[in-house]
Amino acid sequence: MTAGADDERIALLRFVERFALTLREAGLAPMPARVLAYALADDADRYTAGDLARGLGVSPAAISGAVRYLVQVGFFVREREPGTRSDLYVLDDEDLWSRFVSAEMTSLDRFVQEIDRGIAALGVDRPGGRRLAETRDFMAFLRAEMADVIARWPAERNRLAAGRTEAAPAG
Amino acid sequence: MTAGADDERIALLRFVERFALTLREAGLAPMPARVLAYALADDADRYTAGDLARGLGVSPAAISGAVRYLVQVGFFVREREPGTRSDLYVLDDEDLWSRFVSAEMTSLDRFVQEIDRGIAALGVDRPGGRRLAETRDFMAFLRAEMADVIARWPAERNRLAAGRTEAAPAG
DNA sequence: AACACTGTTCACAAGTTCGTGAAAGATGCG
DNA sequence: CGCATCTTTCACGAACTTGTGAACAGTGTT
Repeated sequence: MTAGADDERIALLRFVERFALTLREAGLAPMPARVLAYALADDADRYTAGDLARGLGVSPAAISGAVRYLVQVGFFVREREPGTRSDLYVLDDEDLWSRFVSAEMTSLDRFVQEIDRGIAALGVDRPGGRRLAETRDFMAFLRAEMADVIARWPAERNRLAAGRTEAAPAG
Repeated sequence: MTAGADDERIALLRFVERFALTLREAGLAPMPARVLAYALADDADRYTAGDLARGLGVSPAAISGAVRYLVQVGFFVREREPGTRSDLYVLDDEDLWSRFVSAEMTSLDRFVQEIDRGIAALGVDRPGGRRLAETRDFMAFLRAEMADVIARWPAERNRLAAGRTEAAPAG
């Protein structure tokens, strides 16, 4: 059965690479993307930096920067067991993906801000100015709507979970 | 007044660079970002490749790839005036930013798809599998909600426009 | 039919990003 | 107090990206 475990690890790493690619397209750097994908898909609920390095087969140095970023952005929470010399990284399960969208919202805020500056400098009473103003309005609209959507997620999540537990043991 | 026109051009290019930076953070490549920012902020409603090259002060070669990308993604529409030897690039004004979000939705679709593959390969009946399943659900939820949001934009846009024309001449 | 003008393709140089290995820095243990 | 273990920092090499200049191709004009 050792070969089976190896196969599973290979399958896991294959998925990690694929999913990391998707995360990169969404804006993450390569190594943070891999680490996040690995921490999501593997079964542990907390990882040391060494776990991640060995699990992914990359150098500890590469992990260091990646986890710093992931903690800063809010995907990971850093923990420390007393009498232990390594930090533990835990997926911030509850609102992991809400944070993901929150980052997008920050980006939208930046859009609005930059365009406002542009309009102030260039004037709104020209074709270009009107296009900028409309772009601004769209970004502001989108930002507000996204906030609503995020707020609705916990309820939807519970609804889905309820549906699953209902179907599985009863049906 | 020639100095004034120069100043305006400098201010415009300054804005273009700033805004392009924001667009790059949202995933666009540098040159497409500049071209899009320039086409939005300047006053013409259609541009030849030469216009864009001269306006931005970059080589025609750089424009070529940028407009091809922008047309492909749907930001620009290519037009041709009969008896003319250059294509005209027009901002696809109406649903310019809806397209922008549609691209995001495609990206979300890809998320769902990749995770489904992962779950199929790795199994859902483990901690990692459950995390993947929840991630999948969130992405699917977000995708559906985004579609709603886009659908609401035209109405909101009209509402905003009505508010403005009401306030300006009447008030 | 040759020309003038516009846009595209290609190879290259400059700059940037990425991950590694080696060295240094913490921190608990004997 | 020194050791062992784990992590972080740093400099480097490889790979990739970006924009340019030059040659090429297409198209209307003379």
